[in-house]
Amino acid sequence: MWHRALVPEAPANSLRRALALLDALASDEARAQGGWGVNRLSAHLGRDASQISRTLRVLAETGYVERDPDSLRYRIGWHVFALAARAVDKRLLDAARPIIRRLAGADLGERIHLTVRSGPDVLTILTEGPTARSVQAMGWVGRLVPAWNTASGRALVIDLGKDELADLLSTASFSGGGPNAPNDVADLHARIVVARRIGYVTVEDEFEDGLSGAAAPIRDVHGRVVAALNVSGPTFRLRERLTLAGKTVQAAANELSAHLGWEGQVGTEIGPARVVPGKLA
Amino acid sequence: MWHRALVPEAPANSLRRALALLDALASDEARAQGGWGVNRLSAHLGRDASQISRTLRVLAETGYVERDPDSLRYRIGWHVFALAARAVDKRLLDAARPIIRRLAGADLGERIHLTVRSGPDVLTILTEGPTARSVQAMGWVGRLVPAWNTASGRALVIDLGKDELADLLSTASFSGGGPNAPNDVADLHARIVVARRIGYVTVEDEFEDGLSGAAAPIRDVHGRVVAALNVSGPTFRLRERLTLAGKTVQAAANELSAHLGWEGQVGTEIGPARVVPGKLA
DNA sequence: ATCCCCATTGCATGTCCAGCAACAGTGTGG
DNA sequence: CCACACTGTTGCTGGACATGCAATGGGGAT
Repeated sequence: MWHRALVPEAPANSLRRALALLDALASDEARAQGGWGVNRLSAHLGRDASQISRTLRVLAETGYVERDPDSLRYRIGWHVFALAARAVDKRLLDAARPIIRRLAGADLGERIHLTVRSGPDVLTILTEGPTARSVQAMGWVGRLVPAWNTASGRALVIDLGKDELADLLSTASFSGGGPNAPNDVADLHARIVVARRIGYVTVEDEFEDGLSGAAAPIRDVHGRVVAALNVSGPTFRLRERLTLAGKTVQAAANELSAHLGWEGQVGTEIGPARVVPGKLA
Repeated sequence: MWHRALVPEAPANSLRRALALLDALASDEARAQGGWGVNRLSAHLGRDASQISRTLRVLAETGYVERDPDSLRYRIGWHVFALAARAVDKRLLDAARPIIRRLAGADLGERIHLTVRSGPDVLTILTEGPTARSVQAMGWVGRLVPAWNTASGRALVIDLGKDELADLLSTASFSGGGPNAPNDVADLHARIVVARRIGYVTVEDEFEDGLSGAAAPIRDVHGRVVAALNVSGPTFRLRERLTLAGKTVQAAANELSAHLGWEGQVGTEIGPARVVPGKLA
């Protein structure tokens, strides 16, 4: 009947405490100090050091944390990274499907694509139209289009500098697009700079005359662009609401980025507070 | 006094089981099936479904897993991604990216990996191929390969003595590699001694027949090996220039080590190196 | 309608987790 | 040199909580 000097708290749960340990190690403060030792953690979490020590041993054995043999401090282990990295592609598809469906349906009523970059080309990996339910066998998936004259492509290279762009598109010819297509790398880069500032891309008659679209980048934990969300349709139907379309796909893309752990401009803390996956941020 | 129908097993530990749950959800099989349900997991882990259900509830509340409301299946959650982002050393990653790109392109023209060690396994955290295909990269990052029959692995354990090696690989079976793979710890250690002398590792047909590679260790301020730089490609294309490849990755790895503050010399024993005033950025 | 498989919950049982105290190292200052 | 203030680990005991079984409630099939 020892004094419950430390958090009398509600029906706790040992698992929850162990997970809190991981969070503590992931905090900016802990990382800045090269990890935390047992006592520091025990103070932070308000529990006895003995149990922290024992719990950490298990976490270390399983690779969830690692220990610096000299300082005896613990850090988040690479095992966690491996877990996340292997799940990222599958996860993106799972999370994207309902969102794409929603956009293609009520929100925008135009065809929505999820794309990734393959060198200088854009590869569509998931698509949904307003009418065709779950019929994705329209030849859209797997289709390659150029990056330099499409909204998706521009979103996928939105972080690249002029030199990187030139390098990437060295084999591409700036010809064959629609009337508004960029003429060269400098032109393309100028448009990218604009897109970067507003956070999404809009194109009008660039890929093909009469075809317009908007796109926004999806980022992974490191902030790297791994995919893009894109709406595409005839100019006459889309022109008036191209800005709205851009903002809509941007919101959805941000939602997907959050699913991949990107914390972007949102708070840097990792806490239990979730980053609104529900409605547009 | 119920029948222990399910594994009477040794003194288990609820935390260990919960972590095993996460690992199971990250498995290729589980991911391919869009996550696993309670019963599937219970069968896989050999425990009662009730406890799986309860544990998953906690994991779901904390965001470590999340659930598809339709299929009721679980998959890795956003929280893991957030943790993973904080497990990586951003300094190393940022410094490595351009160097890896350079090596993969003009310098060597083969795929380059940045790897770290996670227990007896090697984890790829960054990769770049001669043709920039971000889709392919997704399959490499997060991948685990054994340390004992790969160039990266050998570079990552290059400082370990025979005893430490034996300890580390106690659970590994020296089988299943290519024709040139080491037969036992003594064999492996002998090869490591050679690599330590020349400062880099080369392997030919060890991990897989027809696959060769070279690797070199990256060290932090304290001289500890924290990562490895690795080039990998088909033996027929790499064999003739394996030494060149080794020296190339070694130079790049040393460059990265310098970024991390290492001032030592390959081969020289410990000793407080003089403080260098100018630090290259 | 019945059957089967799924996930969840109530409950009795005892495992094993919690906190305290003692112990073992290591670095610091007297 | 010892005392001291730190680290992190281990022995011990009581009881919180994880465990396995059985029962309940849903969905789909047939």
